[in-house]
Amino acid sequence: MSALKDKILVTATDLFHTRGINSTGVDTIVAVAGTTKMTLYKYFGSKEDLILEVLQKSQQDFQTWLNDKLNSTSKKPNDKIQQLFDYVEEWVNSPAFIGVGFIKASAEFPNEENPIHQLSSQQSREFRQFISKLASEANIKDADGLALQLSLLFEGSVQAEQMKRGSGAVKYAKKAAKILINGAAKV
Amino acid sequence: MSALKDKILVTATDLFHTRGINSTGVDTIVAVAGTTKMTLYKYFGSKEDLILEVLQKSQQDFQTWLNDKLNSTSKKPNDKIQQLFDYVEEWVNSPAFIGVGFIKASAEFPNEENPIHQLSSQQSREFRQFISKLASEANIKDADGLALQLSLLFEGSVQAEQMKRGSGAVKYAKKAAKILINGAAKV
DNA sequence: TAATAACTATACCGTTCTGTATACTTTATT
DNA sequence: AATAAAGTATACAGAACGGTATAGTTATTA
Repeated sequence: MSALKDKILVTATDLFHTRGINSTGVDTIVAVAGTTKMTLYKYFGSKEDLILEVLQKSQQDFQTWLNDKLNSTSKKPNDKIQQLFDYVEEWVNSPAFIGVGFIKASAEFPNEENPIHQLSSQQSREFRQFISKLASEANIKDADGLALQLSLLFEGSVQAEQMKRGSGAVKYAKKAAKILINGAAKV
Repeated sequence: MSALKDKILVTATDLFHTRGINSTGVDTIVAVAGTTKMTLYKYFGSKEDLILEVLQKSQQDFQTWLNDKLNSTSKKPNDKIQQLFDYVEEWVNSPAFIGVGFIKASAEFPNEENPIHQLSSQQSREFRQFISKLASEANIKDADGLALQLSLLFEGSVQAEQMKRGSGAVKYAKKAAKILINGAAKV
């Protein structure tokens, strides 16, 4: 990928999170990225395309990071699902954390027919399925149910952290997650 | 309150939720409400003022509804906290449900110095304190901790419902809430 | 060195945005 | 009936929006 395209993507990601998507104009993006609109529109056909790519890349980066972390410590399914929120906490509390794209995007684009909303919805679903797979491999009976509950804790704590940085919400989400995981029936 | 002012408030509330706050112009609001900008700016000094009043009223309406429900069935603190998510479910699944103002607003106005963000943050905190009071009255030891966990489930399920209507997330939030409440240590 | 691609600079188009100014009409009160 | 208040109609100012057209400049590659 072109270095400039990447710079635009990174800049847009940051601005979207700190100022909001609709509140960030393309003029601002190119000014901060140190380029021009012509270049932006060469790589991204429209602002909507740029938003979609930002969402894709953000979620992909997070998923890759999380997967690497989960595989780095243990290969045992039981350990993995137990450690899920440990890594979520590490991620949320890292200085680089700026939020979750699909949560913000779905709020700014509530119309279910909007492509941005649809992508957000899909990413939320995929993340839930990822957790469900972890639960399933750990022989948990209602894997989908537990995954949904854990995803609620996840989205809730990201939301809380967005509302007030340093809220410490993830710490309590982690405790709740452990209780729910340990209380879940096994196959 | 003037009937027209109320009409504008109700219309704005609906449009903000279905189309987003930043994406809804004052021209659209007055057109749908059947009035003019002159009247809108007579009752609300600015769009920001209108947004703030919409948020205030929405949260107040919900809190009043919830409080009435909780007091209607039982006065016992143990029953109240157990029934909390029953009523949340009833509310979320009612056709009139359009989301939670402070969740959307905090996403659209991420800057912590923005008055709209600050009000959102305050409302989220007040709702958490409301749950904490319920927990405290039910003699739960770490009332604040449980309240935070329940609020995560609440915000998470509203978020999920926003992402996809009819997701059934609240049903699982309710189950998780019961587990967390019953597992909480008493004083 | 010549050609090609990548990028910049800048001006602009049409639209939409919040907010206001002016003049007119309806409704309520005394 | 007279007066004041409430509301309508409409036009517009000034800025910001997404997106494009044109021309010039730098860098890469054959």
